[in-house]
Amino acid sequence: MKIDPDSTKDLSAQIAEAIRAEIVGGQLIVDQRLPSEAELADHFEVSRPTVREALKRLAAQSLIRTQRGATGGAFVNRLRFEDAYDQQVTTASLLLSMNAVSFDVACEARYALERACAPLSAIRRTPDHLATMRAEIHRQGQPGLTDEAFCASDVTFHRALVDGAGNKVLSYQLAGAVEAMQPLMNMITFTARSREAIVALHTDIADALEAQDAPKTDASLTKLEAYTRELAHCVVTARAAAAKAKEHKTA
Amino acid sequence: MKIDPDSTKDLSAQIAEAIRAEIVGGQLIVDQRLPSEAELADHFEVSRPTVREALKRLAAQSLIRTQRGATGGAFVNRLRFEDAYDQQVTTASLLLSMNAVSFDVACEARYALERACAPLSAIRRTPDHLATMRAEIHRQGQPGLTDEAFCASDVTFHRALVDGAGNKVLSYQLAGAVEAMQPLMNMITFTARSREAIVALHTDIADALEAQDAPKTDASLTKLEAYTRELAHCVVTARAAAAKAKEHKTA
DNA sequence: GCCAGATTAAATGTCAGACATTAAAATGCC
DNA sequence: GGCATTTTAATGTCTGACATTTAATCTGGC
Repeated sequence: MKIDPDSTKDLSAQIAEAIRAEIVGGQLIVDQRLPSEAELADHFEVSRPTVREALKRLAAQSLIRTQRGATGGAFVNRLRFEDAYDQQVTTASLLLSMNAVSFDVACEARYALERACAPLSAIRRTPDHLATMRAEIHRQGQPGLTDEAFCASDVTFHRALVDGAGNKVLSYQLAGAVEAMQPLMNMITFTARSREAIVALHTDIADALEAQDAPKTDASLTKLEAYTRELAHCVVTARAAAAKAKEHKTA
Repeated sequence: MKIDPDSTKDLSAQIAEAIRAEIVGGQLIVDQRLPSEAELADHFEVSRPTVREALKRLAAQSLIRTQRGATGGAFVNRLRFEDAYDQQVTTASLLLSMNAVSFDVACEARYALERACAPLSAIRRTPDHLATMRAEIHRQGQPGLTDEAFCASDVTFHRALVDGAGNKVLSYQLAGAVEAMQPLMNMITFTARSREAIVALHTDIADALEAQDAPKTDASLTKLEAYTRELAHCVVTARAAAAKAKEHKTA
């Protein structure tokens, strides 16, 4: 393991980077035990708290896990799909909320990605996936449903579509698109949307998947995208009109 | 900010989680300053090293940044696309290398996602994107090119295609697919591939994009995917045959 | 000889206090 | 008023200690 020159960065950041490189580069393999904190401190010629800060950085990225006790220590962690999935969702949510991404850009990306899954899902979707979609469509038609519950159901529906493609890598990649962008869209459009219209569009999608009809699935998704964008457009113009009216009133 | 009961987890992990929730939930907004380490230690009733470990966890996820000096401290960080992009690439690389993902699954996901960008790229690609692609194709035809350089050029070519869609969210989402999976594929197929064949396929793609012909772009990408999978299949069967021959020899 | 319980050892988790370093703000001089 | 100096408040780092957890080892009794 390399040492660290007198750089401008924190020692703990440099140490974390050095160990990270070893893991990514394959010198440290899954489940391998790292040297103890004391040994690392000795090796890098820093104190134990500094080493600990470095290890916590790696732990925050799920690169290592720690175990207490006599045979304990820090071990290289096998990055699981679920962990990566959660990270993706958080990262995507923050990216959208912090970077003033326009609705159209997010919407376009989200549906482009989902349409990429559709042909595969049309071939491989299992009865389980179809059942999930039908159940969520039914739930979305219930009158007493809160907006939060409707949004959650929406996410579950689209996840079933994506998972129907039967490709774990694709499901992981779509995590951000579905679970971060869908709520964002619901938040913007929920005042204007018609639940009946969405249920009808969802039914079209489920029907097309059940019939294993890839072009029809694609077309239905395109319709849903168009409806979503139309809603957003309505909301934006309505807000602009309200702002103008208010301005006129005060003047 | 909530306190932490006597849970099984580290105090630093609990504190990091509490602060993270505040950031994700919007109680702490971008560029807002967190309380000083001493104040946080006081608030959570822990020592300063423990607070620091929590802050380093957040820093590792690019959620905060720290500044030294009199008016320094920890600030909520605006998550930039580039930071998220890099995280994605690392995460995707580790996922693939640690989870025994089959070549076909990775390849299918990668091309499904890239084909999702193709129609948009056919419409919006700029002369810059086309020039980048042509330059990389030319480079790929040079005889003295190392395998690493060929792979890097391949990545640049596909990135230009993706960026041609003119959608930052899409470019971010494709980061893992292009920059993590492409090298993986090159590593597997480089013994069997014909650079001339790949250059020809790349030229088809660039031609289709230049002509703004979305269906032809899609078809060209499909051909490239088919060629890639054929190569992988050849490599696998060749390896199996070699293993069998060796087994026969020793027996 | 073997098993249960007690002991030990090695590791991480946590704490307290100190000093070093940095960078902005306050101060003082001209 | 402008520039150099001092102050100050924060993070960065170190030392050393104690607490806690866990597995391995030792010990005593049957």
